[in-house]
Amino acid sequence: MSRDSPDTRARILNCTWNLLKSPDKKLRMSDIAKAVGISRQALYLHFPTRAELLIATTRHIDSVKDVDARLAESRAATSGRDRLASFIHGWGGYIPEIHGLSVALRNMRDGDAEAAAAWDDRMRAVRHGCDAAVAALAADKMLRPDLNNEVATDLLWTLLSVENWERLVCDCGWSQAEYESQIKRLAEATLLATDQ
Amino acid sequence: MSRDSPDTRARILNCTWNLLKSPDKKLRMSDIAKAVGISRQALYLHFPTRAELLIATTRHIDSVKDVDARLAESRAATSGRDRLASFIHGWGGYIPEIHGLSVALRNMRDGDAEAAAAWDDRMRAVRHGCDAAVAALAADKMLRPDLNNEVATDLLWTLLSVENWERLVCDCGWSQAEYESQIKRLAEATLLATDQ
DNA sequence: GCATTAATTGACACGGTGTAAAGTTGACAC
DNA sequence: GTGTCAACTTTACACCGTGTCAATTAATGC
Repeated sequence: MSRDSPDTRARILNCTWNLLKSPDKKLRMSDIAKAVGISRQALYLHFPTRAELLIATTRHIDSVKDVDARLAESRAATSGRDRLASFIHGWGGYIPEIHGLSVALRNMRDGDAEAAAAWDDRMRAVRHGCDAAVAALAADKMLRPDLNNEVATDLLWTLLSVENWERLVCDCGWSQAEYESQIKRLAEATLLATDQ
Repeated sequence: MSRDSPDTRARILNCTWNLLKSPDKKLRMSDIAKAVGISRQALYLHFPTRAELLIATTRHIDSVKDVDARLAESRAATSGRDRLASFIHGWGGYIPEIHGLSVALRNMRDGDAEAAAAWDDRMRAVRHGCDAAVAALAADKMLRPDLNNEVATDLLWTLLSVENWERLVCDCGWSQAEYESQIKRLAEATLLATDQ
């Protein structure tokens, strides 16, 4: 499709992504249009609403940054403990990429149910990753005996929230490496049986 | 001041609080006015902006629910460990009260710098509480040796965020008791030296 | 030459915040 | 009584950002 066409759609997605990664506070449709070099109305020729544009941008980032590859790495781990560490590294390292988007989508939760649902959906995918990591721990008999899989997944999912990353990295000024190592330690202290 | 006047200001604050505690999604000035039984414009006779009304509501809740008393309880604890537990219980039990407000203020972060600053200010107060609890642990030589006070405070503050409470209680369906006990366990596993 | 497609311009409706002005009501003073 | 002050009302409007619509232009393919 779109042989020689400049593929405006892709340009829009890339510009949106760029604008989102510089923490520029608010991002209006007109800001995006200006950055792309088209009229605000032309945006609506490609995306029906602002929410859909943002959601499409998340999918675009996913495909460019290849989340699946990151996930695959953690699935390849042999022990449950390695898998947990690998998952934390994979997802934790992905958060900075989608942080701007996370903020934008969260800010329109109230007022756009569709945007909220889309974001929740993505977070549910993360939760599935947490669930798999917890299951791997349980299979290795490494899960604390007083935690069932559900509760353990809830805890890991909470620990790995974008919001916690924002607090530690953006608000507290931690480096990404500090974030990952502390969260890993915290997750292990939280989930692993104490007999090591 | 306002001798026999029906103290509309207080009624506004109470109604706002009520509307906010029922998780009714969006809350417009007209909704509040209707609930109070006055015109939307009368709201502006008492509060210059929506942001200021919400901020005044937080202060109002603080004074009604007497946060200081809760804090005092944790300050009275003898050991650092007790102080930590008491602080978690005090603040964690307060979160449900201010949860609605938290959502409302967060949703206007982007677009109203004043509202954002006001909320950050309140969260910094919580951080001071975390700092004090961490200092008490350090005084008792109970703090993990590989954590300095700053990092430990960052971690505790993050753990005790309203967002984490929302995830576990609202999204995952935990009871308040489950939340408090798990967070307490997590905080101890995170901060306490391993020699018990 | 003609149709299609992408983009343009300009106008407008809607919802929510905030402002402004003129009118109502009731309590108090004296 | 008359006057005045304050709280509140009604009506109207400006501003902003989203989303819609219609008419137009420019480039491409056949």
